[in-house]
Amino acid sequence: MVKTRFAPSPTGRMHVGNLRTALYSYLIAKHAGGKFMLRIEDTDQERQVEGAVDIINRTLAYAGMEYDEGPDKDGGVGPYVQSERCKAGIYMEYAKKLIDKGDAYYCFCTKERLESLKTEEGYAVYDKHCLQLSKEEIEENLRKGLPYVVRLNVPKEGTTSFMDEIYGEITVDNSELDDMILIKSDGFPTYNFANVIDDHLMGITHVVRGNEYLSSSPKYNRIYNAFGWEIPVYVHCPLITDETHAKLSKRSGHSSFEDLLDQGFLPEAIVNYTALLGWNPPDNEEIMSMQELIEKFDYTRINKSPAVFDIGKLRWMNGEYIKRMDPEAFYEKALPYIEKAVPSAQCDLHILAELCQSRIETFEDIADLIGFFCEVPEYSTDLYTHKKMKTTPELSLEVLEKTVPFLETLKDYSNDGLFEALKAFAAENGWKNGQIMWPIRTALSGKETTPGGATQLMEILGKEESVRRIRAAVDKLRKEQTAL
RNA sequence: GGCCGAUUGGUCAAGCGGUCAAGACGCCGCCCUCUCACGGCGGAAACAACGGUUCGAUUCCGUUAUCGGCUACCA
Repeated sequence: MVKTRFAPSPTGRMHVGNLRTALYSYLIAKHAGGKFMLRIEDTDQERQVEGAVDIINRTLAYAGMEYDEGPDKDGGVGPYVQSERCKAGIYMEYAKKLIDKGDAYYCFCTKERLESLKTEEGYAVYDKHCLQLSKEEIEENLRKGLPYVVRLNVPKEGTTSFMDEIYGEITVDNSELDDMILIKSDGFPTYNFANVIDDHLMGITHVVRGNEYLSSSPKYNRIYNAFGWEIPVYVHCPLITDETHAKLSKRSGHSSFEDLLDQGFLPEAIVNYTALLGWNPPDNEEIMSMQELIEKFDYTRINKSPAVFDIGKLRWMNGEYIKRMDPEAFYEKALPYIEKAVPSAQCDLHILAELCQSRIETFEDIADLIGFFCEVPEYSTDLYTHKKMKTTPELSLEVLEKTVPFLETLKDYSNDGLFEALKAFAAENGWKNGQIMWPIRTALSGKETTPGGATQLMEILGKEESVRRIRAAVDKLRKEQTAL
């Protein structure tokens, strides 16, 4: 039975790199019909952030990754929070086993001594000083209550290898491996140690993590081997960077799941997009639901090279998800944005929603799209110039002046009715369609582009408001042209 | 500095010794059209460099370059 885990440190919002690691972990488990687990790695007491565990839970829930076991869902191998496991003495117990076997040892070295071991460049490999201590000396030190750490005893000779599913076999000289610390002087285990112990105790079969752990992985095998435990399958994921190829930072704004949500992205689109950062299915399909991702996900197809997080493509994908939404669902979701964009709109907001659905990429685009329904923005009369429509501010003024009375007497203000009427009116006066439609649309909106055409806008705005706006445009044009 | 890894268009990415080197985003053009958007069609755009191996290298092996990671009592 495949079992994976997501093991974040509760240090703040979850950026997309973490999200993707969680996702791949989840997909590997679900693809194989296995279990997905959440474990909180809070062994660094200083980096804790209040509420971070809630963020993790919320993010996983929104993203659609429900865990089978975790802090709120006991599966029999808990607790699932490392600080709690530490209090239960789990890590020390296993550290002692290693000490008894000679694979680990107490180290009482002071910070100062460690410091003195460093080269000019600041690099150091521990010199195994405390390995020489006799049993009596150790007992004595412990009795005196001297602070200590527990270190892994790595031989100086030979090599250590490990196998990663993505990167292949990686071998390192043991001389490169430091005697890493297993238990810190505050009694907490290091990430390295707690991770191995817990993954084993909790029955994790596939270890999925970021590739920043790649070069420290050989050390892990030494721990597994010392215990005689079966080594899990390793799946290291490539890095995700920002557009400057720098590591995604928590501050860059667009990088955390919740920031993205705030910016009007749909969770499904975010998940879909991040899945594609470092992996793609053989059928070349890009839009995939969680269910499809589960079916298609094959971790052997994960890429080795780092990927740039392209917000532009995410926007496109979000637009695709929006277009595919059920109109009523879209309306519900868009309503708050629409109300904010046009607080005093008299028309049916369903119509505005309909206008938006095929034209936005994120919900934040709504404001800019339909804001003019509330009030015509300041605009330059240059907008009345359009080469293809064969119109100019001068002609527009003439057309609009003549059209106002016609519009005032017109009864039928439906889109179709208006279109037919205006078309006929234009023909009567020897104008092309564009020469009447373009000025009207501009007068109505003050914008170069609008959702919907001139007559559709009039239908929505209604007779009174439409005429009022066109009159205002006539005044504006007249004023400017007489000033010249 | 040492060690480990990565390197196909601007970006994501297929490819796994023989291809005119897929596809997607973005960009440009055309069509549709009362402006956009949607939709349709088309275009520009890439194998980091140099050496090998081979009848033949984007693909295999070296070297260099660039980028990244580790080298913490952080994860």
